[in-house]
Amino acid sequence: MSAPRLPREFFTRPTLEVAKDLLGKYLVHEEHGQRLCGMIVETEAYVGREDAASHSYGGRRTGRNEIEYGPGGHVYIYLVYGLHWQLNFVTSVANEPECVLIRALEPVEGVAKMKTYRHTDDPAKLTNGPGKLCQALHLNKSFNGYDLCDKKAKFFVEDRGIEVAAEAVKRGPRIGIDYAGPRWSKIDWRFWIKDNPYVSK
DNA sequence: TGTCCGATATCCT
DNA sequence: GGATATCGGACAT
Repeated sequence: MSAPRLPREFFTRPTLEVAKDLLGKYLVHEEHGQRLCGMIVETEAYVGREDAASHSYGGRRTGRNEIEYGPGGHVYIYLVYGLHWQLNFVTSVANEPECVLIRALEPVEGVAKMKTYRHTDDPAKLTNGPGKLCQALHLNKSFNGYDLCDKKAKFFVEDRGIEVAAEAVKRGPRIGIDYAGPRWSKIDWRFWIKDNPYVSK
């Protein structure tokens, strides 16, 4: 029943590789003994200093993004538009402030609970967006800085040995970052599983 | 202390 | 397809 958890070394690799390899892994939040779990089907890479769409562009370092400068395998979560949480995994190697945004999941365990958190019965709308999946797995600011690789972690990523075939991995431009200018809003740093119905639209 | 605005979701027409 | 909700971070004053 207990699949191996992703170790620190998984996260402390080049961010684009981590973003791609997270596809097909299982995100688990054990809450009061109940497992809320979904398979990762869509991610985006935010490559720190050089990336105008990143919070740490140009080495910007503030109270909010301080976590990005810490070790890999930790959670960076913050609020946008006053109401939506964005879940990221820090990949920082050698103090480079980089991370991967989790954009969509396929619900796997604890679906009934997710429905109550999301206030909907439609499984297709449960976790197909960055704000939605945080609401479904009951994630918020209290998880900022959380260590996914701690042995006792209640929130972590499982590897169930599923290999996503290379031809099933699609990539394209990231979403909602036109403000960063064409160079960064057009670069193909978003990854998703081809034809998966839970990828965001 | 004040102003500006966003790595979105939802409701409305 | 378009408007807008809603709030805290960032940065200027």
